[in-house]
Amino acid sequence: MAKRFWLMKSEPSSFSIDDLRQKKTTLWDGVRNYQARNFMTNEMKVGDEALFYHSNADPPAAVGVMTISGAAEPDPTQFDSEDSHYDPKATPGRPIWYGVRVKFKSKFARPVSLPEMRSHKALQKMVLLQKGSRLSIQPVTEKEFEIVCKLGSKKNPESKK
DNA sequence: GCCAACGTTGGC
DNA sequence: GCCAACGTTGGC
Repeated sequence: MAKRFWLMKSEPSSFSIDDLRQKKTTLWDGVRNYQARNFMTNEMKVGDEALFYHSNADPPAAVGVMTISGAAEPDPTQFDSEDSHYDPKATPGRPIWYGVRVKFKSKFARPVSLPEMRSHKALQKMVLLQKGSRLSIQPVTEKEFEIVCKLGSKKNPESKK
């Protein structure tokens, strides 16, 4: 099956691209939305690539790329009553929430901000840009993925003016 | 099954 | 800090 592309959000105040770069790999935990979970359990494959997106940041932006390195597994934070993601309805025998393992691939030379993506003609259909879209894990097309990566690899996007 | 109330996300 | 949009819960 062909490689697919994703966008995954994290608030940099809790986990940033630099944290991932340092750790190299992490379990993408804390997802508590069924649609986002289903992407991880049903659709993601090891080897897929994802844009790392900083939400609630200034500015919100795509900041790098990671690789899906491990299939979905139960998210341990759902069982931990001390954790803010604790879910009392979940048990180890019947987990509700899952996470995939991700591996750092690259950090962009510069962030590709939300307004920049919004102003880009070829990115208009990105799930991220749709009104009211809050999905923390979402598919992106290969083309969208490539465009964002290309924008992120340029040091001086404004110089072409 | 409907829908009001509530909690959360996330841009601004 | 505000608030629009969304998802979930629970009464009926």
